[in-house]
Amino acid sequence: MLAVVRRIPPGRVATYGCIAELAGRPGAARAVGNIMSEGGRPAVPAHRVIAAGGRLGGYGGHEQLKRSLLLAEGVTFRGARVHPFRALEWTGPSRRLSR
DNA sequence: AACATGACTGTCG
DNA sequence: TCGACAGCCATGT
Repeated sequence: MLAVVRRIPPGRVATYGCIAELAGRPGAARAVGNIMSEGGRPAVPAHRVIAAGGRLGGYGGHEQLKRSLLLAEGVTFRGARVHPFRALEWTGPSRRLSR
C-alpha cells in the first residue's frame, strides 16, 4: 500500500479509495488513511493523498500544510477542494494520461 | 482472538 | 451544496 502512495507522480493527487484499489484492497480507504496516520515511512508523499471528490481529507491536523505542499506541486485549490480534480486525479500507473 | 479507533466513501435529507 | 448516518478495512490495545 505505502508503495502505491510512493508511485503517485508529482503534481498529481490520488484518493484513498484509489490507492486502496491499486493496493488490491478496494474499499479499504480507511485502512489507507490509518496507515498514513501511523507515518510508517517519511518517503511517502502523504500530502498527495486526498479524500474523494477532491477534498483535502486530513493531515494529522495540518491539512493547511498539506494544501500548501500540493499547491507547491502545481495543484490548484478551490477553497478546500482541488479545482481540476478530474484532471489531477491519478487513478493508477496504467493511465496513459499520466506519465 | 475480540473490541475499539481512524488522514475514508457513498447515500439520504 | 452542506450536514448526518451507516458500511468497510487495517492497526493497536
